[in-house]
Amino acid sequence: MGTKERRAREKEQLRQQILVAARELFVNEGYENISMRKIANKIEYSPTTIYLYFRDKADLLDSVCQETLLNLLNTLEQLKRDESDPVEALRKSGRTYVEFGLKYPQDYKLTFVIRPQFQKGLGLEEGSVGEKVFNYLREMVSACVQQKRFRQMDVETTGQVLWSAVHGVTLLLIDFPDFPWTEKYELIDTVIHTTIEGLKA
Amino acid sequence: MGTKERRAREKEQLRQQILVAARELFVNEGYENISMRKIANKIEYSPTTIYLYFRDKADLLDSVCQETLLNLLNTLEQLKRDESDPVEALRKSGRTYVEFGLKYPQDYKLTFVIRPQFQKGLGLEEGSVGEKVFNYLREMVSACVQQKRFRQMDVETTGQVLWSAVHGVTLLLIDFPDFPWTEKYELIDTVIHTTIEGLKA
DNA sequence: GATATAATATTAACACTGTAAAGTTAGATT
DNA sequence: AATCTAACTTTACAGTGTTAATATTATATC
Repeated sequence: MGTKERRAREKEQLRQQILVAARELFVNEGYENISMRKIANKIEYSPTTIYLYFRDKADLLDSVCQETLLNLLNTLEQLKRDESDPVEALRKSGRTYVEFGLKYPQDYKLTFVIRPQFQKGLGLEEGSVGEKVFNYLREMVSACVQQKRFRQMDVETTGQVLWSAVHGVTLLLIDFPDFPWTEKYELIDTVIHTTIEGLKA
Repeated sequence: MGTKERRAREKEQLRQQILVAARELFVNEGYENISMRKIANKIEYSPTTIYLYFRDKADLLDSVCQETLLNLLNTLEQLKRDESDPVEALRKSGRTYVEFGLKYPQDYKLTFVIRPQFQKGLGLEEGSVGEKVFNYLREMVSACVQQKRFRQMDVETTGQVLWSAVHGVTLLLIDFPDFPWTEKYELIDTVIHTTIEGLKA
């Protein structure tokens, strides 16, 4: 009697379909330029069907961003074991973080700048994917501090400083693509390098 | 024959009135939640009158952001002469920058994150206020490099690294107010201090 | 002072938005 | 076969940015 299961599966499939369509549209044309009707058209359902799967447009955005965070987490965790030197591992993580942001610039902005405007609950609460991403950073930093590779400082603060740096450079590169930046990857590496040196000093 | 001048003055006054109303509404309720009609209501004119003064809603946002940049520039330039030590001056500028962002969080976001989404021309082109703000940063950095207080590095890149750091911490503090940050001003100072130390190293 | 002219503001309208409520349909359960 | 239920659609509403046409006002000219 697997009909119930099949139904559940189908339901989940449509949910995914909506998410895929929404992400693609949001990313390519911007959250504010996409209407529920456009999403509905793309999946060939009526607009209101979406509301059976998502509370409202902000909730849909929320779900898209959750996926993005999961994506980011997976990308980061693939690095984990590769490196024995914790400082080098941290450097690589930082670079991967920024590269992720530049590879999916609109997803990154959606998640880290647009979403907070709509969804007040920061998405970093306990058990959330967002928290896991930050935990990853904590771990990386912690290893450096434990091995006394960094000047003695609160692990939390250290992590936050690093996050500020990579977040900042990512957003600047995304938002002002025409600014006469230093060569992109040189800048990214310099930002990370400078911050890490500053943490050692 | 001052009637022409008076007319021009009146016109400019209404323009200002619109700008003031728009800023207040954008800042308090978010750009996307404010309609032209709401702005019109506030100034007690019909909605379409606004279009006699601004091309469209994005242009209005643009003008609001120009003002914000001017504001930021003035705030920064007030510091200029106070300090003889260039590194200390840079530190203070950085702190002032972030404080400005936190004092007017929505204006900051409007200018540095929302606006780029609508207005493709980054607002940092030659002669613009945005460029002047960056020039201010350039000067500060340049003084440090000239006095050999920083490790030998391109002035441009150095400035961009600093901007990344302060931009990053500003936005994180704005967008995730509920995150368990290290005490706000301690974090800001640590970010700036770490970056500057990194630039010395 | 009456009239033409230019500047400024408004009204009406269009196509589109997010979303609530009610209506429809198809498949599962009895 | 009748009923129930989940999935989906239709309809509707109040609000959106913006344009074109119109109206109103203030100035300049006669």
